[in-house]
Amino acid sequence: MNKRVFKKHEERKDEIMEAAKELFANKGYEKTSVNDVLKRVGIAKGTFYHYFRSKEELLESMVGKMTDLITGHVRKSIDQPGMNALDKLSRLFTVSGGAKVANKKYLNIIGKAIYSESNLLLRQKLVTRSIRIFTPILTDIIRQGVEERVFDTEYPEEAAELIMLMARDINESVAPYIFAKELGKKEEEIIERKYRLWSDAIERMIGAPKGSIESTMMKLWEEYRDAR
Amino acid sequence: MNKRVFKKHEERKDEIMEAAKELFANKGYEKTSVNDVLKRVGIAKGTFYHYFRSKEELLESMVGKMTDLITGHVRKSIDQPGMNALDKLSRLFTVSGGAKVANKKYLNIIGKAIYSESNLLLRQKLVTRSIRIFTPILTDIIRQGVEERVFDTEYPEEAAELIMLMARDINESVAPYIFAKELGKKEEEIIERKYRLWSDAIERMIGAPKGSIESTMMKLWEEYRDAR
DNA sequence: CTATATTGGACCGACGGTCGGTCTAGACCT
DNA sequence: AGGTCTAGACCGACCGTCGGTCCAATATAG
Repeated sequence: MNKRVFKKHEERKDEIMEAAKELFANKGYEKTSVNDVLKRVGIAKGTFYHYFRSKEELLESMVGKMTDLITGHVRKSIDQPGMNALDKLSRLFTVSGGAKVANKKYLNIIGKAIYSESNLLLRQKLVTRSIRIFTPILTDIIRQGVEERVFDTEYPEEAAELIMLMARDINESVAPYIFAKELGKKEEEIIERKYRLWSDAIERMIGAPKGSIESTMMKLWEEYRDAR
Repeated sequence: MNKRVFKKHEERKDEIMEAAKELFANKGYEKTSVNDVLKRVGIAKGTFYHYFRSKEELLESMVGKMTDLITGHVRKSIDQPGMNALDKLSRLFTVSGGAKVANKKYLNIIGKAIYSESNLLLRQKLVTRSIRIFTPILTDIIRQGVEERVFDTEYPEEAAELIMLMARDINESVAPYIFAKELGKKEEEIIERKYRLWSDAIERMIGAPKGSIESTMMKLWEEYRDAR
């Protein structure tokens, strides 16, 4: 039928993942069939299964690539000697949150996709992996903070895990309002109240100075709001 | 082929849901086919789709039934005039947690099922629904507590939501240890530390007296641990 | 030219769901 | 009481789609 087009291994693989990302974002993982992906890329079944053992492995690879990208940015911006714990914490939130804002045009699509009902698996894999990667980083930051006497907690490890889980919570809680069609004064107030309460809870949990986290979070939120 | 057996509408429907519950618990929702359910109940395809519009509607009904049961218990044990906010809060945790301990023999199966990878959808639907139901109840309790000057927060509504979400977190965080084959001293310590930190975080969030929630949680945990 | 990596698409069983039709309990007649 | 009628419980062949397998055909490297 069609002329065959040969590509280098990694190139093809990336091409498939890229196509899948867009399809998953638009239709959701479960509702996107392997055939949809084939059609989009312009390849046959055999080709797909030459690169991925299953549909789920494709998802896994995609998620891995996405999280690796974010992690890289975060690590780079934090691994600087002489940086204090509070700054690092601020950077952690800013960069991991900012990775979204970076490709702003995709944010809405991806956001809607991730927080839509039809993408449970994708969201779960993304979140689980992020938490697994970020928890040890956050643990180190908290430990450093305790040494610097700016944080005060007995269990940095557990606190870090709980904070990461709560980060997911606040995102999920705020997502419906952020991705709503209209973002009016009323919605903004709700969002701000939630961020404030959440920041406060975390400050208390690790014994951070009052307002230290809140100020970062509010700045991030305002930045995002104005970019809309 | 088979003799026809006639049943009353609700009876048959319950029968199907009961069979599905066990199958979902053992194999997971996605891996249980409609045909599996049919075989178990001893009915034909058409009969199933006479009662449920889809496989997912079956899941929805099941989840609805389960949550309604728990909600009933909670409501009954809390809706008593003259009960103070702290007692109500304690009851809320005890009863909603105790609903599991009640049918102890199912707990392990259901627990493993809910917290297994293969039951994302079931877990999500169960959790989402529980949160939606319990949040307003918890909001009222917090409001009452603020009036009684035993709690101190400006945003009872948001605090309630965050607490419910955090309840899910602590459950998920602790589940792998609780449902582990062996529950040694080391695991117990981890679990206790998590519960303690979590209780503490919530106490601080709603300005509850130190230790007020922790004591309830620890009692619940010990009760469960000894029942194993 | 040979060996290997890559590609194409026919093919498969299992899945969720549809459909036209059968059978019977119980309400309603006479 | 016995006869008739009908709502709705019940059946299973059938459908399109899915993820996944298989192997022949082809391009490229050496």
